[in-house]
Amino acid sequence: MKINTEIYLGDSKEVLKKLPDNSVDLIFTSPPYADQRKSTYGGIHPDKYVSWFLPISKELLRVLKPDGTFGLNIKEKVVNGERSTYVMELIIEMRKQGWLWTEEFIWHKKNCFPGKWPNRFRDAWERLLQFNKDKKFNMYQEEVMVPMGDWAKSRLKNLSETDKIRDESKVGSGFGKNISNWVDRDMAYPTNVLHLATECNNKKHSAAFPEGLPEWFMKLFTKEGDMILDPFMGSGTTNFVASRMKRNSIGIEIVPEYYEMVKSQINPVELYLFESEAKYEKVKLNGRVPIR
Amino acid sequence: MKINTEIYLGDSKEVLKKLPDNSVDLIFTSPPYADQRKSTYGGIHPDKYVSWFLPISKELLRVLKPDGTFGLNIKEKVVNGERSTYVMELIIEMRKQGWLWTEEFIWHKKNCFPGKWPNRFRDAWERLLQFNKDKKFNMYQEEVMVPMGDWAKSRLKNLSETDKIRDESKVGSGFGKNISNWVDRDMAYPTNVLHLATECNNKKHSAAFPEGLPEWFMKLFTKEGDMILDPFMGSGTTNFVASRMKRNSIGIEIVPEYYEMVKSQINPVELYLFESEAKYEKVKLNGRVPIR
DNA sequence: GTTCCGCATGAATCGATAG
DNA sequence: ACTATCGATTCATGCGGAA
Repeated sequence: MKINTEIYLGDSKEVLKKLPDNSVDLIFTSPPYADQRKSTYGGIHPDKYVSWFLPISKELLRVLKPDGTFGLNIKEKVVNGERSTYVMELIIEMRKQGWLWTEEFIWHKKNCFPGKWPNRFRDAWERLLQFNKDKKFNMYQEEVMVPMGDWAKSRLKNLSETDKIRDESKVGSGFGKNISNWVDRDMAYPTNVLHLATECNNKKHSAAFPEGLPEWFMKLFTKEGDMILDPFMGSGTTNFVASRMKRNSIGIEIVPEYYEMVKSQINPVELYLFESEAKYEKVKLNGRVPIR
Repeated sequence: MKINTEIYLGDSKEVLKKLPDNSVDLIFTSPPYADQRKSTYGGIHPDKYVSWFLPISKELLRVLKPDGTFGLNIKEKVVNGERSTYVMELIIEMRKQGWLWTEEFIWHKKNCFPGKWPNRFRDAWERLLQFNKDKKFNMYQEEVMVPMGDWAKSRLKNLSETDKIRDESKVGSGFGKNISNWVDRDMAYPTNVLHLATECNNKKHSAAFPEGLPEWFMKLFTKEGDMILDPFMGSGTTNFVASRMKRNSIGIEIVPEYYEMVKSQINPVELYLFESEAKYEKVKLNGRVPIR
């Protein structure tokens, strides 16, 4: 299996025009958040955020396949003691463009930034907006099932006997059905609230989101060999995760420093041999973690 | 201490006009959700939700004290496979009325309704929108502090070094602070994500929210003897909790059956004797729980 | 090789100070 | 008056060194 990772330096609004219609299975990104400070990288003023984003989302609508999904990680800032409304406005305007606002997942940041203020608590969540082109879209729910809670533990105690029997039958039949039954016993479908800690270990490049975030969306909305796009690549988290999970991906970044950094670390073409998949994947992962 | 609980039968839009300006410390409510089926109780069509709500929120703005808070529990329904945008539109329109949208808390429903759909997961969260009249409002953060995590344990052992340094720096500025800092060691301020299970004990009347929800807001935004308003009383949860916590309250309900039910259970005037407060409160609570 | 503990750090926010 | 910068505040997490 050949996996391509293609990255571009430039403004998404322009670069996206090069991509063909209906060619992407999943768009996952975290755009630069609105910022009052104009000098900062990516600092778009809250008042101009929607008009800045709409031309890009229009192109994204074009390149996304009809059964694809657009996952948008975003959270409004506090301005003058009030939450800004640009995310609300963005949702409303994107619907006018033709997007369907299917769902809003919540990313609960277990280790949010500390602080104390007289009139507000710490902000421990961000939005994960799911947009679609069509009511029918690909969704592989089984891929993101989670282990059951305490219920599973009490079950596991009594399993020792049953366990072996099922194991034998699994081996005996050699078919997947038993396995899936097995899995279903201990696994449950998740809700629309994701509990993930932000990554705070990496000194060199602080990713906007932990790898678990794009990983969860990729599992849920794509399969191996699919095409994933991140129009605001940043430190390349989406693309690295895509490569690791055997998905083709495209990344676009406007800041040369970020672009060069990702370019020096990414492998444009990865060959995954069918027989040594697991091993190869592990080696790649181990080799890459310390770099970032 | 005398605590009054006043309930009205009628349409909030009209009944609210009887209340004086700047007389309420906290408004907490969960309005009837939008519903396509018009026959349902409180079923307001999604398209008309905002225009239905705005005249009411205008009155709420009038009756709220300048340093008061409006807490709104709401969540948009799925219509035709898409999340409706009436909550977004409502926030934008309420700001035009003069409301400040201070914060959006998330109520994470730990035990959300079970179910499985091909294109979406279970909905495990609701919005808790905080609106204010003024940037300055009453907030009693200490009242809702929560025990610290494991971190506190390891910290208590090594208090010697860092804490002495911090102490010295603070001794210079003031006295009372030191004590409160020491006491607070075990407690931390919460975040804007609330983890509460929905109540599933009461079969007779399913409240829209668990008692913990209004309780948390009352602790945070009011003190004993304050005035609390719920313009969509429903089964009266807000008012019962207010009474138990020694807050005056007003409830408005348009459905006679609900009104009568609450009327039969609530005590319009409760006398809390200063010296036997705790005991008296406990008795009242015990007597009421089984009824609802 | 485990387990334990110390430590840096993270899409933050407010209020005061400075231009 | 209005905007930009800075310091103070504060806690869950996971890594790395130590026992």
